[in-house]
Amino acid sequence: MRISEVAVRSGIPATTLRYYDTIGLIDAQREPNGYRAYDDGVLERLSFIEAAKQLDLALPEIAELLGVVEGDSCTQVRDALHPKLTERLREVDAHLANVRLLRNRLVAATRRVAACPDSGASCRSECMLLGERRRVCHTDDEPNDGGE
Amino acid sequence: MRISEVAVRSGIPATTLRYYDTIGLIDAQREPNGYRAYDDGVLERLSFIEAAKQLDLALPEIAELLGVVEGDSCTQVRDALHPKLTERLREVDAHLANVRLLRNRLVAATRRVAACPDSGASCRSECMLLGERRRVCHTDDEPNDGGE
DNA sequence: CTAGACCTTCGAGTTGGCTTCAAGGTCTAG
DNA sequence: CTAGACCTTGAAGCCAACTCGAAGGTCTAG
Repeated sequence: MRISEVAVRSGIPATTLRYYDTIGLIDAQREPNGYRAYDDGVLERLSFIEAAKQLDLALPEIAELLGVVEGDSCTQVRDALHPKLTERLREVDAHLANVRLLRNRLVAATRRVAACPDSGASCRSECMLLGERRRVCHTDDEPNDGGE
Repeated sequence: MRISEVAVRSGIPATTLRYYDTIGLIDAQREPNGYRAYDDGVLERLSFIEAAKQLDLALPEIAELLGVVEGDSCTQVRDALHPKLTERLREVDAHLANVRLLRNRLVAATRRVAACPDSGASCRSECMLLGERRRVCHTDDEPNDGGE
């Protein structure tokens, strides 16, 4: 199979396939004329890559897993994959906590700014998001559009 | 005030302050010798910038807001700031939804891989994250560490 | 023989917010 | 006069995962 056929059958652009080749993620044979020659197995490998990308794994990580996946037993694959997934889950949870914190800050800031008086002593601090930034005023509700 | 003093008092590196100058975020006067000369107001402006960065606003956006903040009335500041914040809140909520979806996929994949048989017909599809990716198996619980 | 569809490589550009580097100007204490 | 602390600029590097462009090789139909 040449690169354009792989591109059509996998839905991944030929430029990206070449890129995957240069970083060693997908290794292609070569025809005598230098064209890349892919076997049918590449489609399964690309499916794996796409699935792993859906899980937000980095390409070097996927390349490492792909090395295990190819030709090893299910047990070995599982033992390689499972820790990566749980680790990734931990990272995603940490990220989720950060984003939720950001959201709380946003809700608090939106409320403070909305409540900003037209003038007065507190006016600058209210409107400019300055002052007492410590009291973050936790609003744990989520996509629920706080006040306003 | 010279740049190093601003750096110490604001906690922002001098290199970053110069960068803020080049992108027009903070405009500094100049001494006759060419050194940047900051007035005291810069510290408040930097506080605003830091606060806005905490809310994940982009620097060009912050620059725009800073233009309004400077010297305009509280009402004008509020009217400029409030829509930005609610818009940002909407983006954050959208991002949050995406991350939650990713998390659900991760939990489902982790379970499937953990349940991967040592061999057999389903072995490859289970272990390689292939097949029936449509049944995402929603687990709406959050940082609660799914199965395992 | 030639148009044109396909393939190759290499290098640079994209995104944002810096950081680092290199080369050089300015000021002050001793 | 000189060491050294401070300041300046412009350019390049960093992160990921591509994406694009240029220049050129290969193959086939007409």
